Amino acid sequence: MIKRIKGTQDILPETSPQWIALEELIRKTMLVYNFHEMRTPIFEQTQLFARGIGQLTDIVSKEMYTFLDRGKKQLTLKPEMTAPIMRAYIENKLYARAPLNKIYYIAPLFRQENPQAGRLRQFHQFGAESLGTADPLADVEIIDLAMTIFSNVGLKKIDLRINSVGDPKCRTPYKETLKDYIRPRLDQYCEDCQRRYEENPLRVLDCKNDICQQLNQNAPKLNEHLCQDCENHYAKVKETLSALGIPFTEDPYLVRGLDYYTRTVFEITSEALGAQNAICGGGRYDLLAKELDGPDTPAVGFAAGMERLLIAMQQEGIVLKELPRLDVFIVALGEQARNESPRWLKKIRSKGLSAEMDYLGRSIKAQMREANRQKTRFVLLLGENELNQKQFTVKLMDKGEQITVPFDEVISFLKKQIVAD
RNA sequence: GUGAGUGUAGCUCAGUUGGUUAGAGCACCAGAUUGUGGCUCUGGGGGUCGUGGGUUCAAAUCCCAUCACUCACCCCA
Repeated sequence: MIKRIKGTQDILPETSPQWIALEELIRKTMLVYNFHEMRTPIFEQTQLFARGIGQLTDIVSKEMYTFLDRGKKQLTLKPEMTAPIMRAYIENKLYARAPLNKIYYIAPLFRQENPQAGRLRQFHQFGAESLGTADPLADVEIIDLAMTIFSNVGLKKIDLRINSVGDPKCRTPYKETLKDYIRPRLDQYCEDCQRRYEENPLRVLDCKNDICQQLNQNAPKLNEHLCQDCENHYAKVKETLSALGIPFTEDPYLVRGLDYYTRTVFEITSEALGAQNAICGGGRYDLLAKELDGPDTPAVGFAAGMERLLIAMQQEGIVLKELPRLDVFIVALGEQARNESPRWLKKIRSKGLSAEMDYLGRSIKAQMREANRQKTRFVLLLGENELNQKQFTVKLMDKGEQITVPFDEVISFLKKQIVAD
């Protein structure tokens, strides 16, 4: 048997309505905030991610699905959406059409990690990006948008954590200060932290290891070493969040994995999830546009995981949409009635009502069972008597009642009944 | 890449110290009701016990290997 690829999922008809409803809710909220959709190709030149996300990140160094096409071009299935959005923004010169572009997306992404709860190799993210503004109010709008979507969905058990990672001007000297602090006791830190010390010293700060946390007690904090501009920016973000009544906690150890982040970073977690409890992450990335050979463009955005969101929703018992009911099932008895059925199906369907018949040659009893299984509202019974008298026997499945309706009145009867529901 | 756990019917799971034809619930099909669903009752179909090897008179059960899945580390949505 050929099986699906590890870390991928089939979304079956029974769960698809939940996806559709969630996507509709996202699109609706995005439009209310005046963000507009962008779709980009599923694959890109590998170079885009290598330069945009950073060579040293886990994503680029070991998680990308990269391959050569027939022309020996190196391609990669996109592992995140910010770099492709920025590439499209630059390539299509959107900056020349409007000073500020507010973009959203819903897209499948690919990372070759070992799967676990809330982590897949093909997964879906939705997100938003404000391209062209350095205003801290834009940071807040992005955070507010993300929180509003989760709130519209009905999620309750979520937490917002924020921090500022500064910019190169203050971050670079801070890294040295931090390394100066760690260096004398480096050998006491865990193996991972000893590696992090070289690759990304900021990561040492959010290590979960108890010993490392002890050692970090008196470590210098980045938000105490911000330059004046970054400090002002961060203060404005916090002040505005408070003004909007958005609850948040400051987490001086919050670090983002991707190189392009500057200043504001944030993460939204759900307690309803397992170890992978982040449903949303984002922040400001003022350096990315230039890194990708575009004009200097300040930007801020977020990305949220659809699967994780759906797990959290399920844990909180949130159901956005049930399987739609079937309006009409035609139960046909005998050859002639069977042959008449497709015409009636077409007529009913043309009025926008969902309709079905039996294609398995089943008995009336089995056909009724099938209609019941599909939670049908109305069964149209068509047998010899009905054909002779030019009328349907209509069974109202919810009430269990049965009435006869002449052929030429049946459409208006059904429409009236279904509107009445 | 590393570690742990789990693989028995479509699904959820029983299966006693190895011992006859491997079970239950749900689902599916049929009958009770020869033109009628849901409830009830009766019956039915469906399993190379993940796979390969070994121990044994005898293996779902014990041993080894292998594969798959799950969770966790790392990292992240």
